[in-house]
Order: sequence, then structure tokens, then C-alpha cells
Amino acid sequence: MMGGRMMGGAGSSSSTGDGRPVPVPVGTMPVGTNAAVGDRLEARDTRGKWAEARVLEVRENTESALLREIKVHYSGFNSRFDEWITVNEGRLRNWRGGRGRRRAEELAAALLGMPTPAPRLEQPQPGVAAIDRKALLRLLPREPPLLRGASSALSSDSGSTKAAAANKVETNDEGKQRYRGSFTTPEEAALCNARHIGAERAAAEAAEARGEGPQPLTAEEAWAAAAAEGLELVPSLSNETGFKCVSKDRDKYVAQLRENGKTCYLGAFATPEEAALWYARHVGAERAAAEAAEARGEGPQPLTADEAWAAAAAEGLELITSSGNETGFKGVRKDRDKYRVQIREEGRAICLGSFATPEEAALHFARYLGAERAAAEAAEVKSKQAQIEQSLTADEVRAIAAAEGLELILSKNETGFKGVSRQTSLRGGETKYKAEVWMNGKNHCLGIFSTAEEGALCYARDKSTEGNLEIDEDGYIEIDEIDEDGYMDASQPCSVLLRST
DNA sequence: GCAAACGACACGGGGAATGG
DNA sequence: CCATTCCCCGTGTCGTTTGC
Repeated sequence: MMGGRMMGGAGSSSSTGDGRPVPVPVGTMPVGTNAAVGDRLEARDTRGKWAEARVLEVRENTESALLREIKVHYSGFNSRFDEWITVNEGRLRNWRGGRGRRRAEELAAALLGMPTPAPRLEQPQPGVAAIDRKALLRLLPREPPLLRGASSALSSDSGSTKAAAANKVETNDEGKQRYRGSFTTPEEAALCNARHIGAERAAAEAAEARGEGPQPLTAEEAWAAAAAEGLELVPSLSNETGFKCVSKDRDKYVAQLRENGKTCYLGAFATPEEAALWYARHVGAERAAAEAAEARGEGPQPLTADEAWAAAAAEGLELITSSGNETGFKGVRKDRDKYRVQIREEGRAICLGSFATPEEAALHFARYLGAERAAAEAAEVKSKQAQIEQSLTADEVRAIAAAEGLELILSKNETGFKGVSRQTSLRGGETKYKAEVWMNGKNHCLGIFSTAEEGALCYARDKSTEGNLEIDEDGYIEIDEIDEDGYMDASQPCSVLLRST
């Protein structure tokens, strides 16, 4: 082995393949900057797991030692998993393995007397007590957990007091707790568990239990690792740990999130930063960056009124105003502290979202309708508005009445005209005038008008036709000109056809 | 009578906390 | 390590009111 050299380290220097010195920044250099072929170190694989690795090749970079590339071979894995790693990726670290650390498969095969890889045995096997107990105890940690995966049935199996089956093995496969068997000795139970989880994982867990596994990252290391991987840790203002999806569980920090309705457990870590790092790794750089930006208040900002108008103009959309709506826009209503867009189509109300400003809500309403429909509705609104603005003046109405030979009937009421009452709309505060005619003991609305004179003209027109139609004692209108099929002559003017109720 | 506006409630999903 | 629970918030839906 060509080992014996320190890997990386501060103040390292390097050289190019042709011997030219490579500029090396002063300060902490990443692991691998100084690695040579044959050196042993640890590399993080694509699943994020640290594993023993050997340096196969080195590719120098003339620009910077930080861009030096190292080809690694993961010990115990097929060479097809060999890969190039740039030293500044943060995926290399110094070898931390304990003495005598061996390939997992070799270890398991040697200890269990099985071919590599070890076949999984789901059921307790007779005669397993004959195994080399010393070897087994080296495979699995002696200190608590004494034998990982094995537990005392007397304590964990509620209600059971069968001493003969005191060592129970339960495993968790894809979220399901599975019973693997009960054994007379903890070693047998541990062997069953080791066989089930596989030699590699058993060795890894044993190493971890011996304190030889991956060491917890400090806050600074987690930040550095995140930076090296191009990840952002997602902060949270509402969370006491300070990081999204990270919560404190006793003396550890747990990273977990919900996906597709299920809680996805990412692990328990010594520091909130490391938990946040694993959350960022799980969701990926893009989502983590977006969430971090949003948490910092840099995410998509609500549009101001001017911005919404500008966006609408840029998209060729018209915001549809509404005078009868307190928000000022059709389809937009205030809901708590937000503005909600709802549209009713085919009898169903469709919610288009909630927004910070009514203008932004109106913009989404227009987007939903599309430019053509939005323009049509906006034009209709404008047309109505124009009609209101161009409503007949009092003099114009009197002139029309005179031309039709009608007389506006005066009254001492609030509007000054008989049959016309003032209507104060609850929405928009706009005052309108309602013309009503008393018929068969009830008031019947003739229409709503912008001016009292228009209402009076309508009332006068209605009165002028009064008596032309006979209403019988049951409230039905007698119509003489009905053909034999029950239809009346469409060319004849008729304003009332149905029974007045 | 119809459609829009509006209030209220139910429901579901996600974040966080907790217990086993 | 996982399931469960609580809480909050967004969304969908229904019923009522109002204006036309």
C-alpha cells in the first residue's frame, strides 16, 4: 500500500502532471487535494452513504487544486461503481475506519460461513447455535444495543412470559413491522437479524455501534457540505430548530417530511444543520433553493396593483372591473386577509386561488377566461357603465314622454314620481330607482333605473297600457287572439303572458 | 328565475410534535 | 424509526342573500 500519507489538510500543495506547481489557496483544503493512487479514504456514494474507497487514478487540474479529480473504487463493490469525484464536491473525507476493518461481504462470509453475498434466511433455522459465537459477537456490537435486532420478548412482547422464546427478532421492511422469529439465545436472534439485513448493513451497523461509523457533522461541517454540494439549507421561522422539516426529538434532531400523505423519515442527527442538510439532499437542490428563497422572503412576491395591471397589459389581458363588488373586480371576493377568485361554470364554483391583492386576483381571473373572453366581459362591463353614464337626463325623459303622449305622474314621495322608489344597493353604494306597479294586491317590479325620471317614464308607459288586457278573478289574463293550436299572434304586442301571482 | 356575491363549513395536505 | 396526532392553511362546496 502506498498509504501512510495524510490526506488533504491545511496548507497542502500539489503539482500538475508535468511538474508545474498548482496554485493552492491558503486555508483548509478539501480532502483528496493531496491524495495519491492507492490511498485509502472515504467517499460518499450516490445514496449519500459514506463508504471505504481506494484511489485508482488522479486527474490534476492546472487551474486549481480544488478541481482535482480522483477516481475511486468502493471497497467491496463491483468496479462498475467506480467513479470520478472532484475534490471540492465535499464527497471525500479522511479514512476513519477502525483497525482491522474489512470488506463487509468478506467479514460476513468469514463469520457466518456463508458464500458471498450472504443469502437471506427469513425463518429461524435449527442448529444456528453451533456458529462461532466469538465471531458473531465481533460482527455485532456487545454494548447496548447488546445484539442489534434482538430484543427480550419478556419486555417487548406484551403479555408473553415464555422464557423459552425470550429473544425475539422483528424487522421493519418498507414500513411494515415483521416478526422474524424467537430464539433461545440472543446470539441466535442477532444472527437471524444479521442474515435478514445482509452482511453489509450488519457490518455497517456494528461499526456504527462501536463508534466507528460516520461521525455526526457539526453545524459548520453541515453548512460546508451543503455548500460543496450546491445545496441550500431551508430555514424556517416557525420551527424552533430553525430549519424546515427538522424537529427536535429528545436529544436529536429529526428530519422528516410528508410525501403522498405519508411521513417520510430521513433520519435523526446530532445537529439541526445536519438534519437540514439531509432534507435538502432529499428534496434536491432546486426545490431546496426555492424553499430557502421563499423562507427568506425572496420567493414569488405578491403583485401590487400596478404590477398586476402591467402584467395584464403585457399578456394582452383585460382586468374585468365590477362596480357591484367591494373588491372592484368581477369574480374576486375578499376572504379574510386575502382576495379569492372563484368562477362558476356549469353550475359548479371553481376556486382559482387566493391572492394578496384584488388586482392580482383579477389577473388570474382574466388568465383563466383567456384574452378573448376577458375582453368580451370587460367590454360588456364598460358598455353597461357607458349606459349608466349616458342615462337619460330628466329633460330628455320628459321630451320622450311628451313625444309618446305620456305624462310623468308626480307624487309627494322621496323620488317625486308615483311608482318610483329609491333603492340603495348594499354593494357598491350606488343609488338606483325602482319602478313598481301595484297589481292584484301586490307590487310588481317594472325595472331598476339610474334616474327617477326613467323609472317614472317606465311607470307611465305601463299605466298607458293598463286596461288593454283583461285580468280575470283568478289572476289570469284573457287573450282573445289565440289560434287553434293555442298560440297567439306574435306580431301583436304583448307584455304579460303568464299568470300574475 | 338566474347569476353573482358572500358567509360558513368540511375536507385534505403539510409541518411539527409526540409517543411507542 | 415509524405512526399518530394536532394545528394551520388552502381549497372546494353548499346555502343564503342580493340585484337584475
